[in-house]
Order: sequence, then structure tokens, then C-alpha cells
Amino acid sequence: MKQSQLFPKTKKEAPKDAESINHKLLVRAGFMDQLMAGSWTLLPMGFKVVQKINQIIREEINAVGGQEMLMPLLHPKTIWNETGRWDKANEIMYKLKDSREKEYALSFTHEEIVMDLLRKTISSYKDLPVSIYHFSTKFRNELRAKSGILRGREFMMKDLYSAHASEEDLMEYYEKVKSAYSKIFTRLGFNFKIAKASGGVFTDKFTHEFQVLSDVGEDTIYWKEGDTEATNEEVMEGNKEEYISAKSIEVGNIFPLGTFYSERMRAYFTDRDGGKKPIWFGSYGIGPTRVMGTWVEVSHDDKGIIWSKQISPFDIHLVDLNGNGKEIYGKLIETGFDVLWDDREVSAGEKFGDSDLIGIPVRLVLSERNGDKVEYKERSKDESELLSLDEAIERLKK
RNA sequence: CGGAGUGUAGCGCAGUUGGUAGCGCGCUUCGUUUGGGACGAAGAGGUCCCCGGUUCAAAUCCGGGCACUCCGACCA
Repeated sequence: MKQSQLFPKTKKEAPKDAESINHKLLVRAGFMDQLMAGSWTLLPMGFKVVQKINQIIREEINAVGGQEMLMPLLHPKTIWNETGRWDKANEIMYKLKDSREKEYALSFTHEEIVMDLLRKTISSYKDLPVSIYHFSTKFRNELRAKSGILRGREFMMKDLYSAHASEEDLMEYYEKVKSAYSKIFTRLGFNFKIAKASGGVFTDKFTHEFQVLSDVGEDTIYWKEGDTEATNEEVMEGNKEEYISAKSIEVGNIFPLGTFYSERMRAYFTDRDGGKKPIWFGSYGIGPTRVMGTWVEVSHDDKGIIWSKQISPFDIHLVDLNGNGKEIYGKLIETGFDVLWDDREVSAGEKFGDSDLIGIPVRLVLSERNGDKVEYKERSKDESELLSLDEAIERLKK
């Protein structure tokens, strides 16, 4: 991609009211734009990052048998009345009426919709288990949108739902998803903890949250040295002083919901013994847009963002000071790299400034000073070195 | 919803005692530059958040709205 054509241009200054790092940097670098409080456009580079995050999630969820689909966002009131959540989740739901006074909700989650689907399609234990998911928008009437893209009123979520013939099977799958989530956040490169927490409007039972350690986090978690799991402050029992604690950002959450939803919505199946039983149910969420914001919070410096190879919008930033990098650009593209080529007629300083701001992990500088070599520099390091193009390509392939 | 703050050019801001709006960046054109956001010259760009009031006169004073940000209560 030629940078001269990239939409939009970077900004020199952050929005004046922006406080959080993700808000300032993602807006300045041209990854997102605010429409109103808690509502964001993902601009081309922001969308690329989210797509990369989604792909990592997709691969790991598919690996535990998840089947991707897509559910609607406009839901009838009647279905939410079946579980009582039209009233119970009143504060978080956006509700609206059409011209005939029929009432709807904008989706804040999909348990009821999935359960409706299951009761229409599952009749025997032979039809179970089922694991289905989608990536879609969630609407939540947050009392206060804040922290850039970390808490929006409209955001992207991957939500997975699983249905089982027994509690044992549900819990076995729950553990599978827990380890799939661990793989996802490990691949994404986060320092995270799995924390025991409460279920909010989803369930009275325990749940597990995936928490990335960061000072801008809204949660506080506690653990003891050597513990694999932590505990969210909201369900913390015992003496806090005996634990290590840290602020954290919740990037994922898994819920073993049990049979509450299936009983309320009469989603039964016929078991091996001929008896009619409620479906065992679980749901599992990750917020990819929040993941993007969280990454920026934990990986930046005073000049800009520092993306990882896994989720960077481009593989290489080709900073062309001569204006004659067309051939090298072509060769890098041919080799299979996704390259942002700074072909603009602006000063070197501006190119370097934008390069640091955008934060692509590898920068290749073309300049007369370098002769026929390219200057290879990693965004996360200070030093650079001169390499032949072939050497640079070899290094990039690793 | 409680507390605090802000709203003036695309962005960041200044605007004194009420007298009809300016600075920096960005943008356009021309020229000079080209390794860390360069320089000169000439331009374009305004519903001073909205509505009402006071006044000869309102960005400025008064009343009422709206929006955004931060803190708190609630949550991927």
C-alpha cells in the first residue's frame, strides 16, 4: 500500500480531551475515529488489526470445534421476556419501538437467540454437543463510556455458545475453551491471568475472566505466588494482604451457564434413557476491539504504538527517502509481505515520526546514504543495521 | 444518574472592561529544501455548540438546552 493513498492521514495532535493512551495513539495514527461517546469507526488500519486479532481467535475456536455463523442484532422483546432479562438487564439494553409500537432490543449478547435456535434444532442427545459462534457488534448502554476504545457502547465481540447433554460434558468443554483462550492470549502476546469472578447479568454461578495486567484496567485481581489462577476483587474472600494484586483489563470471559436458559426457554432433548432433559449451556466472549486497545496500552512508547508481528496492520514499513523505492516495494510484495510504502514527498523527519507513531514492527529505510543496502530497524529497538535486500527478506521471514 | 471541566477555522488554542474574531499546526499555489515532523512568499478557510433574553451593540452578561472529557456507582 502506498502511504500517499492511505486513508486517513496521521494527526500531529491528539483530541484535546483524550486521556487514555489507546485513545490518543489510535486516533493520531489513524486507526479509529470517534462518532460519539463510546462509538467508534474502525478506520482501514484499525480494521486490519482487528481482522488479524479475529483470525487468531477464529483459528483457536475452530480448533475446539466451533462453527462460525452470524446472528441478527435486532431482537424482539418477546424472546428476552422468556428468560426475564428484558427487565433484569434493563439498564444495559438499548430498547426501541418501531412505527407500530412493537418493542425491540439491540443485541447486548446472544444467549436467548442461540437458545431459540437450539430448541428448534436439537431433539436428541445425538444432536449434541454443539459449538457455534460469531463475530458481531454488541450494544451496551454503559452508564459511562470511557478509556478510548476500551469501554464503548457499541463494540465488536466474538461470542461462542456451547450446548451439551450433561454437566460433565459442559465442564469438559468449558476447560477446553479455557485453554483455547489461553492459547489465543498467548499468541497475541499478552501477560495475562485467568481470574475467578462473578457472572453479572449472565449467571449466578462462577465464571472465569481473562485479565491483562495494566494500570488502566478497571478490575483488580489477586493471586498468590505460583498460582495459575487469580481472583477478581469482586468475589475475593479471605485476607487480601496475603496476596499479590494488580490492576487489569478484562479481555475475555467464559460462563458455565448450566440449564437456567434452557429451562426458561424449554430447550429440551431426549436422552439415551428416553427422558426429557434440559440442554447444558455455556457462553464465551472476547472483545477484539478491546483487545486492540489493550495492546496499545501495554505496548507503546512516547513516540507511538509498538505492534507485534501477529497483529500489526502491515509487516513492513518501507520508509523511502529517495522516492525511488518502487522496485524494492514490488519485490517485497512479490515475496508475500504486506508493505506500507511511504512514497510521500515530505521531509524525512515527518516520515520517521509517522513510522514511529503507526508502529509497524519492522522499518526498512531507503536512502542515498545507504547505497544499495536497506536499513533494517525494529520498532521495539533503538539500533538499526544495514543489510542487503535479500538479507533483510531472510530476516523478515523468520 | 451524582461531582468536576470543556465547547471559538480541519486539529490544538488565545480573545482583557460588551464595540463585530486572532495565533500555531494543517490545507492550496510557487520556489528553495530532503536522515528526525524544514524555510520563504502569496492565499483559502468562521452558524464563536444551539435556543431565548438583556443591550444601540454579545464569543464575552443572564436563562434554558445539547454535546464531549474526567472522577464515582454498573459492566466484553
